Amino acid sequence: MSNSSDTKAKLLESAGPIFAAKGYSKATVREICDAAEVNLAAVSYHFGDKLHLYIATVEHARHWIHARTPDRVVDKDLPAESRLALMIHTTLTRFLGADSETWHLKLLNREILNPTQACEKLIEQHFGKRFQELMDLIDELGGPGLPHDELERMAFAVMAQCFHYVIAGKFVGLMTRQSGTGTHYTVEELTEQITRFCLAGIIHWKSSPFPENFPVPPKRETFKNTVASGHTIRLATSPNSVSMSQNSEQEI
Amino acid sequence: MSNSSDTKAKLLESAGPIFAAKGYSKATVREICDAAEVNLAAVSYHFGDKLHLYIATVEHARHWIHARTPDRVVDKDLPAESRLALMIHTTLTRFLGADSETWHLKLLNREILNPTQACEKLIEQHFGKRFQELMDLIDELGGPGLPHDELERMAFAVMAQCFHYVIAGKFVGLMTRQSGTGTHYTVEELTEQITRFCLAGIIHWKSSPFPENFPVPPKRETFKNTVASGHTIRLATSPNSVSMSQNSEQEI
DNA sequence: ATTCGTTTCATACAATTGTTTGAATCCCCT
DNA sequence: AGGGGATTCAAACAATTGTATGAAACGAAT
Repeated sequence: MSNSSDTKAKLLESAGPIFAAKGYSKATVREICDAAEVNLAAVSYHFGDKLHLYIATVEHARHWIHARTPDRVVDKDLPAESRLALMIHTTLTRFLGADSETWHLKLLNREILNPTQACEKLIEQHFGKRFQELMDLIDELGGPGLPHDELERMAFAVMAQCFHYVIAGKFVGLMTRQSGTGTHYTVEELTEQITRFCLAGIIHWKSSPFPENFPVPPKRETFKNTVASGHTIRLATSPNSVSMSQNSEQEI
Repeated sequence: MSNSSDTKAKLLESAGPIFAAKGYSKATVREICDAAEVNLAAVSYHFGDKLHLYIATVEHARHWIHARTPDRVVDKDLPAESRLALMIHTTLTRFLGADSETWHLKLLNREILNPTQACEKLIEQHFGKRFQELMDLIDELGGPGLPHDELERMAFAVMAQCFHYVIAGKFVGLMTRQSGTGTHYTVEELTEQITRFCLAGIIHWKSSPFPENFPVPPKRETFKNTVASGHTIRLATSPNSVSMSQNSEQEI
């Protein structure tokens, strides 16, 4: 039993970067075992099968990140503008900074784009709390008395801009290739850009009118089967659990 | 030769939804040929191999979308605010509306998240043009005389908010599950929200200051190997072509 | 030292997948 | 009608992958 947890740990450490780099499907048990320098059958023996090795790896990454970047306590005496900037900077740093090159963050990014059971725990334990802080901050800046749904969508507006460069990073790179502005996308420049843009948006939100004479485009034939008040987009696939079934639409 | 283009078309039509639903790797030529009711060898015969069938399928989807939703000519007499609203509404409709359920759009979404050679053509022929229109509009609203890089990043701010609900849709769904605000994410509500938020951000951009006393977080140990002026994020993996090599980090 | 449960190992198995092959079939042209 | 290139077909091949198997090695307790 002395060596048992050793190979288990070696497997977790070796599986992490491979899963992060190639995703679940394209990562093979053989290369993981080769990297860990353990026998092929070790996965079956210690984790049952490949899937449970993956779940254990995500859990392992989550623990690493939480231990490494503990939730920063923002000074309540700072002006709200600075606290927003700090929050944006922290998020950008986490997802685009040097740590983003570690497999732990890459695995997390994968989970955000393509959530599995592990992501639900992540939201409960981390994202949910920070999202609430962000909403409180927006209410303080642009409120008071903003409706909950407007608050929520404004919080997503902030997050969207931060995540965009992570999620669609390759696309952004292709778009800016010929304009030669690629060097303007540092964490610092993006922090300033997003902070100023969002501050203006939040502070002047109440006085920002929706254009009156907005010309609604003609509804096309495919729209006849939408809900009367508009087409409600489907956000989550499953009510209480994003399964990892084999007929999932996404890569897993 | 009469039936040749027939099976070719059947293959393209059948490969589309399968590639869109499962991605390149998890789609098998067998199920594509079964769906198309053609022989297994037809892929090799007509397209060479699976990869070139995929590329042809993406091209096919692009043509379908272009034919179906031609670039709307925005009335130059409309106020700029309305034109922005129109642009946002069009984008949201395309990506979240009823058409988003078609495999053509799903395949396009896949290409944005995970660009291949086909995506480069897409940018040259479509996205690049619309992005320039958006930048002109922002310059008209918030300018004149805004630097190119600020303009570009503001255009990404608009796009980021539109794409966010497509790209991280599952994540948004999980985040809003217990707050019960899921019904507030219709195309119309999002159009109004994003338009008002971005209008405020653009118009008040110049007068929106970056907080002076922004407390720079202490640099952690991993930061010692970053560039002096900050960590420039890597946006595109390859300088001139996002290859589909087997050691690509992403699914394909 | 022997024993016995635990762990590791080389190997094999079964299933899947992309691709190839060579014969059979179809269809146009003379 | 028939020759000949184009196309389709069933079958097989070769490679990969997740998992199972039974023997061997190990280690601690007796």
